[in-house]
Amino acid sequence: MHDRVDLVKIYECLCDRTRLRLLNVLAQGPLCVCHFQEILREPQVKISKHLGYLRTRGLVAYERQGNWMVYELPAKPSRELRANLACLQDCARENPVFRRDLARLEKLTPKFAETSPCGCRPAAKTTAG
Amino acid sequence: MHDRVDLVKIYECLCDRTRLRLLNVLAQGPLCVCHFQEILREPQVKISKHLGYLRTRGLVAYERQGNWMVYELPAKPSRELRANLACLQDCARENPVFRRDLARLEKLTPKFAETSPCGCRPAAKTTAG
DNA sequence: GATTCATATTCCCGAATGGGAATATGCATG
DNA sequence: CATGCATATTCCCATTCGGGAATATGAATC
Repeated sequence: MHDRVDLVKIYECLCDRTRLRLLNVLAQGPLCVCHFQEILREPQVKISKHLGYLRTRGLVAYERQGNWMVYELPAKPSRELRANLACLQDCARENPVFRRDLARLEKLTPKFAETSPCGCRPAAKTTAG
Repeated sequence: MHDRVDLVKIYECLCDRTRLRLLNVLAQGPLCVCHFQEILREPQVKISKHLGYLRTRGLVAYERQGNWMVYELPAKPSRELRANLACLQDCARENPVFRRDLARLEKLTPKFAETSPCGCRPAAKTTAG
């Protein structure tokens, strides 16, 4: 089925600051690359590479929507992954960097709803009135 | 106080199989290097180096007892460390490698009590009758 | 103070990592 | 099919990593 992700692989994915930030933001819902760029304020290569890293190790799923690549957490994460993502969530709650990212996400969500036809944010359900 | 260990550092410590095994065993109580060697069945350099890695990053404490170096989990771990060690414990419960290590620990504990004067296992309280 | 035991450190190696510049891919639209 | 946009990949580089052989340290004991 969904490839077995063992513990060490999970921790390898978690031991980079950028990847932690990506996962933290992803916990709020699917998002596409350009939005990550805006939220983390990191260059495209960096975002894309780290998402690739997570992708090849099964920590994120992705789906193409036209030009956009929409990333999301796996639908059926392993027990280990679920536990560790929950733990990360817990730890991130008090961390200024993670909180800032989430604040930016919140702030940018309406803008994303307008500019991106990919519907990668739930709020993007506005039928472009 | 106890140096601030940030999340990434913790995950860097957790992303190696040997170090995970060390921490898993350590969760049962303090232990010295030679015992780790027997339990993990890995060469001395490997054990010592990985313990050093954990030590310099504040994930384990240690105390010299004669010739023996007794390692243990930090007395006052940070919130993040506590959360992640708990998560590791949870994940390790179903993992054959970790279980095997704990089984060996259990089995070897009486022997340790005889052979090591370092008292690094609680069971070593035998007053050498 | 020489020896022994437990442990740590130093070299050396091949492999992986993270980062950025440049380039390639793939979809959409004119 | 040329162009533009969003994203991925390829090189290249400096750094770190994990492993093992050999050596060093430091405490205990003779």
